[in-house]
Amino acid sequence: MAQRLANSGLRFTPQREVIYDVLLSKRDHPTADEVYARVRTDMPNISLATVYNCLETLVQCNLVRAVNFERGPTRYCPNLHPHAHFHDEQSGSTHDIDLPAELLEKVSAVLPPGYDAKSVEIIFRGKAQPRVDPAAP
Amino acid sequence: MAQRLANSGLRFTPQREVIYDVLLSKRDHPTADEVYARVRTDMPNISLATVYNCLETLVQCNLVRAVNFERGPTRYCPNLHPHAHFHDEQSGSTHDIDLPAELLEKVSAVLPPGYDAKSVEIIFRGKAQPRVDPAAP
DNA sequence: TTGAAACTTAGAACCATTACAATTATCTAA
DNA sequence: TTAGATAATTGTAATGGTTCTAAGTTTCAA
Repeated sequence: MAQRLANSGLRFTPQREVIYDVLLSKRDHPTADEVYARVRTDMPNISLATVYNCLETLVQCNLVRAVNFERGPTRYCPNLHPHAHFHDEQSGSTHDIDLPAELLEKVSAVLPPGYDAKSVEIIFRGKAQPRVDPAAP
Repeated sequence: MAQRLANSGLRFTPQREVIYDVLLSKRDHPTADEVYARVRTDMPNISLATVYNCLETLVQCNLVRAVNFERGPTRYCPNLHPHAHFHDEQSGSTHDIDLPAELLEKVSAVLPPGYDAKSVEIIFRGKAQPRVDPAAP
C-alpha cells in the first residue's frame, strides 16, 4: 500500500491505512458513510471529508475500485434494443453500443446458480475518436 | 405510446407525449435537466418536477431506459481482479461476480473502431437466492 | 530547522432528485 | 353531460450524497 501511494507521489497516512483496512476486512461494498462509521471505532475524530478524500485517493492509485462511479445525473435513452453504453470522458457524451444477443447470453451465463438477474448494464468508459464522415467535403 | 401507458393503467398526457418526443428526436442521452430545457421550447410552463415524474413513468412502462439508474451512494471494493457486480434489489447488497478474462475480451470486442475503452463496468440487477451453507447445522 | 507541499478537518455549499400539498386534468358511469 | 373519483401536474421545500473552502496540521527534503 505504501508502495502504491509512493508511486503516485502520495503519502502513507494513518487515515488512509485505517480506511483501507476497513475495506479489506469486510468486503461488502460499503458506502462512504458506512466506511466512515466503521473507521470511527478506531479513529473517532476522523472527518467525513477525509473519508471521501482517502477513498478517492485509494481509487486513484488503484488499490480500490469504485462501483457506480458515474457521479453525474441520470441519462435517458429511448433505444430499447439490448445495447451497452460508451461514456466518452473527454466530451462527456454517451453513445449506444450494439450488443449481439449471443454475447449478452454469454455474459449472463457467468452468474452462479441462485442469482436471477432482471437486467444487465454494461458501461464502457474511455476516449472515442470522432469518426470522420467519409461523405464530408 | 398511448397503448403502452394504458397497459399500465397510466394516462396519455401532453407532457408525457412532448417529453417522449424530445427523447426520440435527439438521441443523445440527455439528463433530466436537458430534457427540461428542450421541452420548454414547446411547453414553457412545464415544471421540472413533471419532467422527472414523466421520465420515471416512461421508464416504468418500458418506453425509455435510464442509464446510470443506480441512485444510491457509490460503493467501494478492494477486489482488483476483473469482476462484475450483482446488485440484489431486495436486500440492497452487492456481490462480486467473477469474470473470465476471455469473456471480458469478447465484451470489449464489440466496440467499433475508434472507441478506446479504459474500463468496463458490468452490473447485474435482480434477486439473489441466499445460498444455504451445506456445512451449517 | 525551515520552508514547501501534502494532508486533514469542520462546516458551508452544491446539485440532482424526491416529497409534499394544492390545484388541475382526465376518465367512468350514471 | 355531469359528478365524482382518480390520476397527473405544479411550485416549493426538503433531502442526501458529495464537493468545496479555508484554516490548521503533518510530513518531507534540503
